[in-house]
Amino acid sequence: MLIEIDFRDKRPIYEQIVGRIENLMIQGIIKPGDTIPSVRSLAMELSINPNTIQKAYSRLEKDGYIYSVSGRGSFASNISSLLPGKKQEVLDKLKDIVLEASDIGMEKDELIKYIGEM
Amino acid sequence: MLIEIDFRDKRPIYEQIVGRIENLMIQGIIKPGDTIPSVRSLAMELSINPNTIQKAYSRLEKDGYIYSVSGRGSFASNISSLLPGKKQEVLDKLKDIVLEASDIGMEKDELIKYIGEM
Amino acid sequence: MLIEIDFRDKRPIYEQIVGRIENLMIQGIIKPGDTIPSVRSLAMELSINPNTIQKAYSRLEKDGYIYSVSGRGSFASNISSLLPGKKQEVLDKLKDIVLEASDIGMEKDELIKYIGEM
Amino acid sequence: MLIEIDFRDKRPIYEQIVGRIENLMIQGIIKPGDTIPSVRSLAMELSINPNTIQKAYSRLEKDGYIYSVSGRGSFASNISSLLPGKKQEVLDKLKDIVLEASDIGMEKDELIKYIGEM
DNA sequence: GTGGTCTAGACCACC
DNA sequence: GTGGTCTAGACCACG
Repeated sequence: MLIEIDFRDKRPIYEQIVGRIENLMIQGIIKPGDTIPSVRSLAMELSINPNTIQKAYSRLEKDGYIYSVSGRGSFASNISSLLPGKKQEVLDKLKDIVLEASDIGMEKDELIKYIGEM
Repeated sequence: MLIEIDFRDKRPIYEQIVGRIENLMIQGIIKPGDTIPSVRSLAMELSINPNTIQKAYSRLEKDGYIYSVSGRGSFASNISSLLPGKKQEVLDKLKDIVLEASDIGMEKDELIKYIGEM
Repeated sequence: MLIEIDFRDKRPIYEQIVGRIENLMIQGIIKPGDTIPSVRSLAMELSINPNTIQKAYSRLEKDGYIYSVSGRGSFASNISSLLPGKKQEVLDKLKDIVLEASDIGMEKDELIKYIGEM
Repeated sequence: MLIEIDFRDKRPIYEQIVGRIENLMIQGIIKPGDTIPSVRSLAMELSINPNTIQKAYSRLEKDGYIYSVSGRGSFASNISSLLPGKKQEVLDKLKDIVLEASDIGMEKDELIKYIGEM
């Protein structure tokens, strides 16, 4: 099972699915053109209401990760053009962390050292 | 106004207040022993339901940031003992970011460089 | 009633609502900061299921037209930054029309004349 | 391949085929009297359900673009009488665009200039 | 079979 | 009261 739900996770189910599929695509496990599980089949597999899957897929389509064709299924898009935006998002989050660290008296060096040792 | 609410922020209001007061204490703007605004006065000032302020204060008290003396008000605790935990929290978040960055093909070096140039 | 549904319209209801509110904001009838009708009240007014309204609002929020705050309501955002994108969309559609016209032997001049006489 | 299907296109497949054949006829690539590929052969060529092709051809026949002779196949009609209607359709769409542009503050001049520079 | 829309009804956290 | 999520069940067009 490539996609799993963690019911203890505070994030809504549909968001977990969105994140999981985004990750699978970013990591190249799902490749452009690959078919994504059908709404109903994934709903069955995860024991979840089809509407919830539909919501996730709808979000993924709007964000450009997949494209859905009525009567045929859902397919992975080429996401190479989305990566720069993703990178910027990560850098923005990193910036927030550094500022937060600074508030509690942690120097940049300490953070850099921590990253280096991971 | 030391404390402000951003209604666009997706975090609940009480959580924004908790975070803001924690920050003010961490930065030393509010010092141990200082009085914290009363529930009612802060509620008035921010045009917010007193229940919301009460919820924030309860959380702050539970987490050890403030202590309340019934009939007297709320006061800032000495938070020096809480800092190590905070530091660990920040490092954990940092770890998440690094992993997320790795997923989209960003190397540690790129992140370290970004921090250094901030 | 600023918002109305045309059940003969082929577009789904939620899309009609999205388009209508976008228009009201673009025309300045709804101004930045204005409150948008609550999900439930609009659902009642239009005799439509709240989920459908929710879907419309969710789309509007994702597109940057409104922001919603749980427990408070939905509010109009400042959309000035969205207009350039909208303009480009219109020009793209216009381009398609011109090409289509060209296919059936209509010259640009004919189209320009038509616009001028509107 | 004169006829191709874009599965990313939100229009149903049969509608894409209708549009494509109409275009080929309007552009004179398919001339009055020319034979149209048989339902089965086109279905094979496009790897598509014959029912879908049949639906497209029915539509084309209804609209007067082609005529079918049972046992012989389908043939292109003379469409000169359909062109005025097509022109009006294009003008109607153009009108919609101009109105939409007006909503977001674009003047006719801007549109006319854009067309002129295409 | 597929995706997409809609309804009805429920529950939650927040205010 | 508010927005947000989820379920259950239905209907539709398309293939």
